Amino acid sequence: MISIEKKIEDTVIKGVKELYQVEINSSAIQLQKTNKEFEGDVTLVVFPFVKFARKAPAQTALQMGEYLKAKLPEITAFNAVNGFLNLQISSTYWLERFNDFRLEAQSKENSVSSTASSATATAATAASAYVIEYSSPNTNKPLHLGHIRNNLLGWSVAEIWKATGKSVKKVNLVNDRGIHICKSMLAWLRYGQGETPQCSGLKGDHLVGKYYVIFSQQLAKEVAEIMASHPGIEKEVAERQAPLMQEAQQMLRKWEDGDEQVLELWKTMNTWVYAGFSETYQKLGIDFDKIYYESQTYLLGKSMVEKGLKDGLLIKKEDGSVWADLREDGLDEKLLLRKDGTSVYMTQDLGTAQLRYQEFNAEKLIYVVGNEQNYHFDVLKRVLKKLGYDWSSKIEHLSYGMVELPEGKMKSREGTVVDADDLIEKMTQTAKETTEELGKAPLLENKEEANRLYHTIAMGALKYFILKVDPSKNMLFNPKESIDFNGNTGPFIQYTHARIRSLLRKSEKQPDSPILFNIQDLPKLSAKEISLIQNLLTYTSVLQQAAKTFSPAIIANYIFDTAKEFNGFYQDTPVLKEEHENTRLFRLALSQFTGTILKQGLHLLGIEAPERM
RNA sequence: GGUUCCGUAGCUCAGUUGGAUAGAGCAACAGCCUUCUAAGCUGUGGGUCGCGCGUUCGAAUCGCGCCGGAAUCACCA
Repeated sequence: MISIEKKIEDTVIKGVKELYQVEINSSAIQLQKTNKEFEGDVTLVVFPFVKFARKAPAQTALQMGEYLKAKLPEITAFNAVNGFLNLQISSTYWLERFNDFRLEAQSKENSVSSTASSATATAATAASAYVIEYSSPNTNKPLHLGHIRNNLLGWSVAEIWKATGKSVKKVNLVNDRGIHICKSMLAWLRYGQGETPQCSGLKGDHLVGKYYVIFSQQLAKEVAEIMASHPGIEKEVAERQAPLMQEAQQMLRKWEDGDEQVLELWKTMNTWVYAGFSETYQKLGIDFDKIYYESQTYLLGKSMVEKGLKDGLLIKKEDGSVWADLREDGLDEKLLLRKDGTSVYMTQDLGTAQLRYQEFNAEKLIYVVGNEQNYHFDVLKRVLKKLGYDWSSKIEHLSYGMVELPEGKMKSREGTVVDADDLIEKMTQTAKETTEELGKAPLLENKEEANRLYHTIAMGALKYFILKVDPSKNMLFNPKESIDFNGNTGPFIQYTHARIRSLLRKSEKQPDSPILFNIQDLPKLSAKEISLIQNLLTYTSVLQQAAKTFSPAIIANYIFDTAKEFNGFYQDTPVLKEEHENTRLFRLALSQFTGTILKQGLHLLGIEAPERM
């Protein structure tokens, strides 16, 4: 079915040619939803035609209105306010369009779920994929609020691309090597007395994080002593001299030399951490198609750099260090290999990018990394380009802002970091209390089911709270206020969905099989109904826009609008008690499809849509 | 200092390729539960869209210049 917007567009082009003898293209045509204060459904902005119409805006609008009404039977009436031509579209049109759209969407959804297993099989051999990296944790500390924003964004963007039909690979790059994990290992050897997750009951990542903190505390003591006995010494020098730090450095060298004892401990502690991480990922509903470990990839970039050096694309300085000269691009020089020949962060990223590009024949390489690394990714792309890899343009940095607290930034030193597990726990507890306060507990006699619902609601609140904000902006997280389930929140949308499902249950309709009604027998639609239909019809374009701009926030705001619109409709429109069966069916269909859209939108944000709450 | 990002109601945030009187939620106040779920709905109050100039029929949106904030500019990752 050709949309009315498209028809109007084509007709306006013809009309302008006929009336004013001017050729225009479709970009000159601006159509928008008519504002509430005015009569009409769709508005054409005629200002662009005023020049060659040689008439006042309002007259131009009227003339165009006459023309459109004569050509298009869907247009039942029109009025002009200044340069705005408000067009009324027939109820029949909206109903037909709504029917087409929802039936198509429904059949697509059914076919997707039935072929889901075979789809993944073909995706594995698919020609090219969008590879999206997110999470990228260090193994010395548990996940915190910043990681949560990262994880949610990455997972959601991956799902949004999938929904547009792309093959997507979700990958994680774990930074499992380096001085930081050695610090935890050393502190554990010294002060741990054999403590394990099993015997202490501590989550593995928290246990390792605990020893990282102990290391820092002990180091601070040593540094203080050195500074007291050597007045005037700089703090950095003192740190380097501290025995504990020297020992950690030595451990790192042993690790790189493959010392068995060190490797054994390293493996053990990392295993603890991974167990902890996967528990947190699971609670968040986050998953990956592939996990990379830096310990396995950190040498890859070197060969690329050495080849670049041989080809004369890079420069070697007197001390033996290797650099990329980016001054032509307005940037500085960038170190790629230290004078001792070891690789740096950038070198590793060159390697992992190459690896990933080949492994998945990537169409896009997307990195979900905080905006403090904007410069890094700018340089990464330029260095790759300089080295002659034309796929460098496939790299996209999904840069997001920091999560700040009312007291300011999170600082691990000041203990203001919001731990991911604690936060999830606290929100689940609040969901439980709120549910009980509202007297909804009787809905769920089954305790296990109730706990699952509390978790679903808590995650809905957390995920929506974070994803509704434009990724590029810094955001404020107020722990007290964020655990709110009223208003523009995830639970509000979940609740609206649950009510719709309840409505369908009570009407004894199958929630997923399309409800049919007879368009001819329906009276004129109310303004609320048209508005809701129009809103639902924008779903596809919202999805495209969200994918293109890497912004789940667009989806979040859209489903909130939809839920709110539905509530307005639902409040004073009888659905179950309507006397005319056909009208009842239509309203049920409208409710049902609203529910479907809400569910899909929630899914794209990683939020479950409960059947009842 | 260079580069990048941000600045919209008391607070948290929307605002589509430039369109009509800039919108939600929270907080405040006033109503609505014998009705399909009140985690809801309706209403009231609240704005120099950081400031100025420019482009345009029209600017929160585009350009330039200021002001304020953040990040970054490592032989850390």
